[in-house]
Amino acid sequence: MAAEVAGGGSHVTKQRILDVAERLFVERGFSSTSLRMITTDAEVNLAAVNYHFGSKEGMIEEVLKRRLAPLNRERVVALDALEALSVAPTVQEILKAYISAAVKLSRDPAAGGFLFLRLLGRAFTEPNEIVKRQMQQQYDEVARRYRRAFAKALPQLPEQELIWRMHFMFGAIAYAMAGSDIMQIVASCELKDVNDFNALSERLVHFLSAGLQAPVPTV
Amino acid sequence: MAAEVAGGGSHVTKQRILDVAERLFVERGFSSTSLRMITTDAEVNLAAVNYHFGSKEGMIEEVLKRRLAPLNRERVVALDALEALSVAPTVQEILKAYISAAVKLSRDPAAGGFLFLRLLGRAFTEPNEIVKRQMQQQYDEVARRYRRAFAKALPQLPEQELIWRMHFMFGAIAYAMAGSDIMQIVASCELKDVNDFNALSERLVHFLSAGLQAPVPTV
DNA sequence: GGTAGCATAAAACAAACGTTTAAACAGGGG
DNA sequence: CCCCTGTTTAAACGTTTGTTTTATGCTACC
Repeated sequence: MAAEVAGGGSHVTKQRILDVAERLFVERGFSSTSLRMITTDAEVNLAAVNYHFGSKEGMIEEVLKRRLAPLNRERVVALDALEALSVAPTVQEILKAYISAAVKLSRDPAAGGFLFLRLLGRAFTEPNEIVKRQMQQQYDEVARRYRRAFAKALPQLPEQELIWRMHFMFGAIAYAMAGSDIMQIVASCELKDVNDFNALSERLVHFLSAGLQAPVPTV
Repeated sequence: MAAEVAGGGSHVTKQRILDVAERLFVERGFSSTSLRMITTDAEVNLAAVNYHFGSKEGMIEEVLKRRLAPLNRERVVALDALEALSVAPTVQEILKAYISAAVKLSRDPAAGGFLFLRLLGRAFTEPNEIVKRQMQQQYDEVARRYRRAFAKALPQLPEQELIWRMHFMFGAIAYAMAGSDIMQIVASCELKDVNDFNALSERLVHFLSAGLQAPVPTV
């Protein structure tokens, strides 16, 4: 074993790679970021990535998993707590549980958390197979649990309609979190509080709970 | 001049490149799609891209512009027509004008239109500078016009709140259009009518008009 | 104190990348 | 007819890509 305690394997090198990769992925995207950019910036050897993660894709997987696993675990826990508190949580309460987990991550002292939310928005629309698989895997339980909760809170809503609305919800959240660069698309709109995730989460909850509770269309 | 009529420049080669590039960009993303993949698939020479578009980025620009310019022109025209019809269009009417332009594109006989909507969802979160600039440029007028229209239809909504809600709206629409692959993230949810953009647009209008008209949060 | 075993280091690998070159080809007007 | 212009072709350009290899350093254990 090296500098660390046995069994751990929490090498500085590994973490430095993940930190730098996360940041560069946000700025430049997955496939446009080369291993040489990452390793140079992280001041580690080029071969370190393949040594520690097997391949570039293995590292991408780890970058996503590192933040996404705790985030979605937190979301499930928050829903657990909510359902333990009341038998029939409202749409607004469920939404708040889902979103506030992300807000908590954005204040993570490890600091990468805030950046990661921006990466997450992009990961939702990534064509890369590794990314898609990781997203499906990490969102599987969360999606199932929240779907059941929303279904109970919105009993009059047809199943297919709920699924669609949840997709709209995921889209709005991912896009909102993805953040500041894209925001400027609505040009000439100077947007305040771009990085105030608390205010953002408030606005999102209001917007989305109204959308989810919209009257059932008569089709 | 070659096979075509003079002055036109509507070369088969150019169009074949754009068609294939559009499809491959949807499947694999911008930077993961090489010129060799495109030119091989389009059965044209490798150098044709640099000859006709100057560079790969020049071609990307053209791929976006070709569909986005007519789409957003249509959106502005639809809003013009709406405002000519009534002095105070409702939120729902404005939304319908914006979205139905995309639905119309999805039925374009040139057939690429439907694919392009999926590409569009990704383009909103692309870090590539050329893509970002092109999106800003193409959305500039549309965003300004619709912002003014929504502001008139929602006079009680603070300016900043409206801008945020429009961002949520853009996100939900882009994400919804981006489509089927990502849809499967909410696993174990077999989703019907994935490519029925008419039904999708109906659902989107209901969801978003409720969100946009949500009660103003007391902050 | 030597010997495992993990981690780092520098160098090389073949393959793929976007781009450029220079030659061949096509058709229309002088 | 030949030249001119716009297009296509094949080949090569120099970089950069992810990955592998080989050698070295370091720590813990017997």
